Amino acid sequence: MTTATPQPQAGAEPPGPGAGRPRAAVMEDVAALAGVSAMTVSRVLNTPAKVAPKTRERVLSAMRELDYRPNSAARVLATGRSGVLGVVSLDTTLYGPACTLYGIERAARSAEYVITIASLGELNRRSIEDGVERLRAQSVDGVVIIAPHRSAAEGLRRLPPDLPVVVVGAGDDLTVPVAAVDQRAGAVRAVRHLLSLGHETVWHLAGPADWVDADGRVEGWRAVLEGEGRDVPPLLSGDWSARSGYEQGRVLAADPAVTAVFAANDPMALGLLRALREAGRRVPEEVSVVGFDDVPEAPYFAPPLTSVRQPFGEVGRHAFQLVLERVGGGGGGGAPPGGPPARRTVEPELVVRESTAVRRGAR
Amino acid sequence: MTTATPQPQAGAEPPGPGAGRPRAAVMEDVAALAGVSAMTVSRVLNTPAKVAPKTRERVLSAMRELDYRPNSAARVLATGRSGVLGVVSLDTTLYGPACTLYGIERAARSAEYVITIASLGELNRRSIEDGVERLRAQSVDGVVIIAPHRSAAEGLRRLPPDLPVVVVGAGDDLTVPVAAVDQRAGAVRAVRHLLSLGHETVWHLAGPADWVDADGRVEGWRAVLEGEGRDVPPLLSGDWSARSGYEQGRVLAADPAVTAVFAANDPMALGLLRALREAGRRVPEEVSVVGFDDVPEAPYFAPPLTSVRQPFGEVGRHAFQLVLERVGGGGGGGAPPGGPPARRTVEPELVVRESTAVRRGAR
DNA sequence: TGCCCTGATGTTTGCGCTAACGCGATCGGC
DNA sequence: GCCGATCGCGTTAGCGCAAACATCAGGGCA
Repeated sequence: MTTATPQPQAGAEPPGPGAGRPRAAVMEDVAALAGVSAMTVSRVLNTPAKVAPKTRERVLSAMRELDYRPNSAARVLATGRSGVLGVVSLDTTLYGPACTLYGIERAARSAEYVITIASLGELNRRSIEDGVERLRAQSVDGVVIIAPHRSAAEGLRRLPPDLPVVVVGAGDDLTVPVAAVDQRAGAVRAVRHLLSLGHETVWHLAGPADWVDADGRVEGWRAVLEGEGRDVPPLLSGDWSARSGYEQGRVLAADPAVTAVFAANDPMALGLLRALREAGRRVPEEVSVVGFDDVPEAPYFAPPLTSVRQPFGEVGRHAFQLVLERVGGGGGGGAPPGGPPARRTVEPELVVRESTAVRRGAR
Repeated sequence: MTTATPQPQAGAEPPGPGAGRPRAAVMEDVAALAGVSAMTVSRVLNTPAKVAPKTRERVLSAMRELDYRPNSAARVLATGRSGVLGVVSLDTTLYGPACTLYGIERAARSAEYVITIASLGELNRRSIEDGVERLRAQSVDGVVIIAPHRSAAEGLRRLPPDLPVVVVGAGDDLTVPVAAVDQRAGAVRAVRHLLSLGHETVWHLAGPADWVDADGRVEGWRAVLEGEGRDVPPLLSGDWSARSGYEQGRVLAADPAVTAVFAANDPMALGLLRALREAGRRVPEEVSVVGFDDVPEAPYFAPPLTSVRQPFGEVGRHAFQLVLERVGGGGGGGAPPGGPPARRTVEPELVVRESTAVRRGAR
C-alpha cells in the first residue's frame, strides 16, 4: 500500500506471500523509520552538521537497516551536478592514453568523482565532437579530452561553451585549458645527452606528422641541433608502432653515418633496435639509441633502453584538477576571466640505460 | 516568466538585456515550438513509429532549432534504466585489462551504451565490493568485473543479487556468468609446440599464484607434460613484470638442463630473454622461449617472440553481450533459470616466431 | 517579562521525463 | 450506415531528491 506505483516486476503489496524483492528503500522509507521528514534524511547526507547529533544517528541507523542507497539520477535531476567526469580518448590501449586515463581515474576517485569514457575509433573533428556529445548526453560535469592530434585540435574550437573541457597534450594555440608533458624539453634532454656523448649529430625517428606530441619532439630535436650548429639530418617518421620503427630503422641501419638516433617513442625504438641488430650494427658501440615514454619494459630491451620518462599519471591528475576548478569555480564558464586559458605542464625525465654510449673515437 | 525556477546562474527572464545564456531547452520548450504536447516529443524520441510523420518532422525540426538534448538524469529517474555499464578493473594500464576494456567499450558504443570505470588500487574482496558499490551508486544497469584474481572470486559471491554482473577471466566455480580466454588451451598449445620441437621437457615461468589466468596456464602446462610422461620441472613464479621475468630468468639461465621455457606473459618473457642473453645462452639455438599475450611489440623482441595471442577484444565483446542479456531479458535476476551461469570462452592462438627452434641434436 | 535571534526540523515545490490511461478521429467490415 | 478497432495525441501522475521558505522551540539580553 505504500505507493502502489506501476513497478513492472514483482508484486508491490507489503505482506505479499512470495513475490520478488521489496523494492529498494527510498528516502521516504528511511525518514519514516527514523521518525523524521525526508528532508532531514537528505540533510544527513549533504550537510550533516546541520542535523542534531542524536537525530543524525537515528537516521544513519535507519539507512543501514534498510540498506538505503541514494538514487543518483534523482539527485542529479535536483541539483544539476552529476559527479561524473567524461574522458574522450583515442585508443585507450596505447601506453600513454592508458596511463593518463588511469591517472585521471585515481584523481577522480579521491574526489568522489566517477569517470565515464568514450573512446574514439579514429581521430578527427567529427569523432571528437561525437565523443563529447555522447558524454554530454550523460550529463557529465566536465570532459577531459586525450587527443594529442592536430586535426583534433580543430574540433576543439567549436566545443559547447557551457561544458568545462580540458585537453591533454594538445598544442598551445587553444582556447581551452591544457595539461601536458613538455615534449620539447624531453626531446632537448635526449638530444643533449647524445651530443654530450660525442656524437656529431642525431637522427630523429619521429611520430606521425599530425600528432602534437610528435611535433614537440621534432621541435626540441631541431632546436638543439641548430643551436649547437650541427647538421640537421633528414627527418624520418613512423606511426608509433614497433613495426614502423623497424622499417625506418632499416633505412637508418644502412647508413654508416648514423651514430645516434632519437626515437619518438619506445616501441619505435624497439623496432629500430631490431633493425640495427639485423644489420649487424651494434648498440650502443656503433649506434646509440634513445626512446621516449620509458615504458615499464624498456629496461629489458636489448640493450636496455635509454628513454625519456613521461609522467602520465601526473598529467592525468592535473587534467582532472583543471576540470574540477572549472566545474566548481567558474560555474562552467570557459577560460578564466582575462588571459589565456590555464596550461599545466610537467617535465619529463631522461633515464639513462645501456643503449647509449660514447661515440667510438669521439673527440 | 517561463518557469522562473531558482536556477542559480544567469537571469531567467526571456528578454533580459545582458544576462548569460538562456537555459538549455527542455522537452516542454520543444513541444511548445512544435505545437504539440511534451508527451509527443517524448514519443518522437522513444517510439517514433507511433507519431504521425508530419508531426514527427515538426518536432524534430523544433529540436534542431532549440538544440535540444534530452536530460538523461530525468530519463533514468522515470524509466529506471540508465544505459550505463560499469566496469570494475584492476590497473587498466596492463595490456590485458586495457584491451578488454577497449573491447567492452566498442561493443557498448554500438549498442548505445556508455561505460564508466572504477579501477582498483589493489585486488581483494573489499576493493571489489567497493568498486561495485561505487558504480552502483551511479545507477549503472550492469557491471563487468575484470579481476582475474582468486581472492577476488570470493568477493564475487556476495554481490548484490539485483544487479547483473559478469566477470571476465575468473575461475569456473562462480555463481556469475563469465567471459574468458581458455588459458588452459593456450598453455597446451605452447607446451605442445615446444615438445614437438624435440625438447625433453618445458620449464614454466608462471604468473602470481593467486591469479586465475596464471593458474590456468600452469594447469595446461602440467597436464601436457604429465600426459606425455615427461618430467615436470619445478615451477617458477613472477609477478607479470619484465623485472620478475629477468630475475627468475637468471636462475633458469644458470641451469644447462633448461632448453625450453614457457613464460606466462610477454613482459616476463622479455625479461627472461635478457637474462638468457646476459648469461650467454642463445635463443633459440640453445633455449626456446614462448610467451603469452602476444603484445604488439612481441615481433620486435630479440629475438621475435613466439607467443600465444589472447583475443581480448573478443572477450570484452562477450562480456558486454552477457551483461546485456541479463539487463534486458532476465530483468536483473542473476543466473538464468536452472543450470550453471553462462560461460563464454574464446580460444587463444599460437603465433610462432623466432624464439623457438628445434632442440639442438634432438631425436 | 517580552523580544529577537539562532538552530533544528517540516512543507512545498519543481528538476525533466515517461508510463498509463483517456479521448476523439479515422477506418474497414458487413 | 452503424460498430468496434485502430491510430494519434493529450492529460495526469509520479520517479527520488534537494532548494527555498516556513515553522517552532529554546535562550540570551534588555
